[in-house]
Amino acid sequence: MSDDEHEPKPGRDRAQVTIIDIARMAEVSKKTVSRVINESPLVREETRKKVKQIIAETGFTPNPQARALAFRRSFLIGLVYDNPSPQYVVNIQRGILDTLGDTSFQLVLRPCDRGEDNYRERVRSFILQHKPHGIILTPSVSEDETLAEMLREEECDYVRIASLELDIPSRSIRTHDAQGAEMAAAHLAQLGHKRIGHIHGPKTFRSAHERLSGFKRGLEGYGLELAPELTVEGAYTFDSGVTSATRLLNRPDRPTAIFAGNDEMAVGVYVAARKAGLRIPEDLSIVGFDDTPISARIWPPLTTVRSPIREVGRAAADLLVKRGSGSETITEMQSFQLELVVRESTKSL
Amino acid sequence: MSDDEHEPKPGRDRAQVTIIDIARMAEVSKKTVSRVINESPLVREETRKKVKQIIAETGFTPNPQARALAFRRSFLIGLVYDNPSPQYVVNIQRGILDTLGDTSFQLVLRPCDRGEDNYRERVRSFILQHKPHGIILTPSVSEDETLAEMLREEECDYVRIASLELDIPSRSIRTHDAQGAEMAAAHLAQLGHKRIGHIHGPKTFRSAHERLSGFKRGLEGYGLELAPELTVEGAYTFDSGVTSATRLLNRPDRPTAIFAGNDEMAVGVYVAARKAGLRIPEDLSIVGFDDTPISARIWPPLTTVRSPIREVGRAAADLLVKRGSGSETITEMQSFQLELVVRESTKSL
DNA sequence: GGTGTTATGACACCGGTTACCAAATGCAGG
DNA sequence: CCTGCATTTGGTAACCGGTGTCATAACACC
Repeated sequence: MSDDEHEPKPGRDRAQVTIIDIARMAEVSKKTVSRVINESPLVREETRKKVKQIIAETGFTPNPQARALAFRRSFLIGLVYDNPSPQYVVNIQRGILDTLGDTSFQLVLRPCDRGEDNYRERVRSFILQHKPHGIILTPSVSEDETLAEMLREEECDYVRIASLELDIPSRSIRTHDAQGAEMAAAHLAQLGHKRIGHIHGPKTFRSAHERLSGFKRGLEGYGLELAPELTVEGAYTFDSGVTSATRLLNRPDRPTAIFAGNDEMAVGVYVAARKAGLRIPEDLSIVGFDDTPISARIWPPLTTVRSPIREVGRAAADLLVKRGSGSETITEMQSFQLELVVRESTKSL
Repeated sequence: MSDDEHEPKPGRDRAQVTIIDIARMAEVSKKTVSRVINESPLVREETRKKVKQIIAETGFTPNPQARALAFRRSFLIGLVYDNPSPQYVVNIQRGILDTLGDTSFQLVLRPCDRGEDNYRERVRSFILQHKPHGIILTPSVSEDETLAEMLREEECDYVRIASLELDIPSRSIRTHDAQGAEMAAAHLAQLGHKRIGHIHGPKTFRSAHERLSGFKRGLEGYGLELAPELTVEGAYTFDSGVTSATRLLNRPDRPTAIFAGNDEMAVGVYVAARKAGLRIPEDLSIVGFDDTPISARIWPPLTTVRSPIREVGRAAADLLVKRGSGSETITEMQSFQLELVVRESTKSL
């Protein structure tokens, strides 16, 4: 029988505190409370204080689902990525979460596969359904102009992380990969290396181009040039590193140093070198890119270019979260410098 | 002026297709459409078909925010973790995403720090605010009984991933860590090792206990015992692996083999061995745990115990998503066997 | 006291769901 | 064959917890 007279239900039924409760307690209308929550300037200072106090006392937090419905926009930040490196992924996530912290924004994961031809449609259906507050794109999806175009069409806010200028400053975070590669080149040149090999990433990654051209430029600064026959394409994977390095090391005029497009491939170079009976760094110097944890754990520790991935994630999330709070338009693109971490895998000739 | 006569607004304003549109097109009430969506049996077969067809034709998907509001439950699955290993984290995520796929559930990340004393409150405020469909707990947070108790109180569905039986079957996924460690022990014993060291994880991780006791049991099966002075505690980190191994290897009666509680520490053992001038595996055999990518990339490749982390993630998400769809209660706990991956870091004496 | 702001509130609405009720249908009994 | 009652089925209104629009009250200023 439901006409039981006991008011409190059997189970505890602690209903959520709503904006209406707050309104009643503060003796204002719910709309005014809503104004306070959304920091509308149209509230008298005195009223605002009273409402804020009640909110603090009750520990009230507005229901995100309800707000999402009314705003036609949720409090989710989507991370769209196709980067195969777990280390990169985890660091980007950490950075984003640093910024999101205890805001009411949540990070949701949207891995994707650029190979799949309907991958853009899946992103679209995500934003259509969930109306995220914004999405963060990492390389190489960030480099897909068609995707960016679609996001603009759907009026979905986004930030692209890339190694070159792709978009307007308020939608971009840039890492200076070319400059990092240049430092790697300088380092090897200074050590006296002349025959230097390079294993670059797949052409579908712009970072591969950036690193390649930066490296080339770096060598040229020392009067050296990158021999085409010592330049091979890898896939940013460990296996491709082994294969490509083996190819380079089997040449009669094998290089005395190899710059790999990322650490994953650099580690592959280690294995190839070992199989070829070469000592590192005595017989072969190796430089990687990314400074993933493995570079410090492997023997000998890998000289590599450090990319401040976590900071990049933080900055990207910041861009999305801060949107609109200040009306100042962002005119300068945020970009991050890279840094060469010299360890023990490189040695002078 | 808004009483402009042009119907279509300047900007494209493609309003979302709603349940009402579907109802109109199918010539039924919105309630009926809602029944179809939620698979209520109270709809005539003919009606259901008609509605389903219209839904398919229009590509309609119900608005998750609105449903969440009405259901008082969102379509988010929270992943609560404090595991420091990126590899573990990424693999669990992949597994969960495998299951979530194109359902309307989204994975949201909730890393936490058990050291922080209010970490439970942060989890609570997350579930209070976002009312997730369910949350997945990985070690070591999964082992926190107080946290589980809180989740039950808040009526938040959850699944705990752990290396032992902690909860009812429908809320648990188990990995047989002890059995994995036993295999590691058997492997070393069969190779003729007698003085064997063990670096276990921190006592706050139940997996550390499980692996330790499994390893002990394994040795006992071969008439060996784990010497207390060769058993040291690490922190599941690379650095702690180096330190602990150095301690073991500096002993006059140094072990001929070391079993590390995870790969991260095992890699630390490599470094300590190199610094002590020991060859692997000729002078020291090493076994790890987890089969993270580094184990195959390091030289010599690491013998380790493979934990099917991705599959575990899949199964955990499955448990949450399937909830209620079938009414069959789950009576048997899902558990995963581990497997020994023999590579080149172990050798007979 | 008239006028122009500024602060506040009433009410519809976002897109679904549940509670409840009415109509339609099916079947047994008179 | 009709009535009465239980069982399906579909419709309506209220609600979930916020926000937008617009009218109006309060207040400052001349």
